[in-house]
Amino acid sequence: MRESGGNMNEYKTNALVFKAFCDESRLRIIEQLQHSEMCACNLLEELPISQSTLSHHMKILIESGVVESRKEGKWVYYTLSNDGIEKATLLLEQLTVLDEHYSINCACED
Amino acid sequence: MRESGGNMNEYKTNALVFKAFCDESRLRIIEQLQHSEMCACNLLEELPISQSTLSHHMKILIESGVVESRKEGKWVYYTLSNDGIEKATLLLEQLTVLDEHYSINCACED
DNA sequence: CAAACATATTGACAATTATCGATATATGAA
DNA sequence: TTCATATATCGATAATTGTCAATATGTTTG
Repeated sequence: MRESGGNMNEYKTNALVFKAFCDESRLRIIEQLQHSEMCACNLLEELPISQSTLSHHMKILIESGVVESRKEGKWVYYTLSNDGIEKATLLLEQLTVLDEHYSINCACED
Repeated sequence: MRESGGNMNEYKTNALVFKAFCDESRLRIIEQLQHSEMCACNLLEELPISQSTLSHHMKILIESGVVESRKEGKWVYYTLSNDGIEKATLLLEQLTVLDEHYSINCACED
């Protein structure tokens, strides 16, 4: 146990969002969720990974905010999160838009 | 040496794009490049990492397409790539938009 | 050419992550 | 309550990744 989530700067927090998209298995999962809400057991049928591995990836996807879950009886249903996706999209824009007002030797006063 | 780049499916290729954004150091680098084009040595001054580590990250950023480089004499200058950013943005949308036409038991003919 | 500098590559190691099988927890059904 | 099913967690291990120091490569300058 290093530090449990305590030392999270903004860069690390932002990186977590994109963790959702930087792994092959998770992209496969996301693709399935584009079709429809799915429970873990149905996702499992579509993917070449074990149940525990799927569970692991779902945790990361939930942490990223890109996926939401709801429990119904025995099942946990997963969907793409409109909110999370919007946040990811805005973040990507924010991270890549050029900073027009920045100047290296910004002594500009007048 | 496993397989050198040979077995790259679409999921892995797409994942590479978002590798750019899923690491703290790379987000710091990207932030610097939002301000302006920078050479490696200037980036190095702004970041708490070694020269070889920076070089490693720049390689990943180039591979993702999000960053471009140009060589000028001794220096290599890096910039955010408009093209790469646009592709990443479109890819993110493509990966997260819901598939309206999909139906689980799609026997729909008429 | 030699020296100085900028960047890339190599080799080693540590940290993180992906993966699995086994087990635990929770729910619903018999 | 016992059984079957769905999901999560644990513990171990393999694979990948991040990191650095050392070294190599390439460029400019003296």
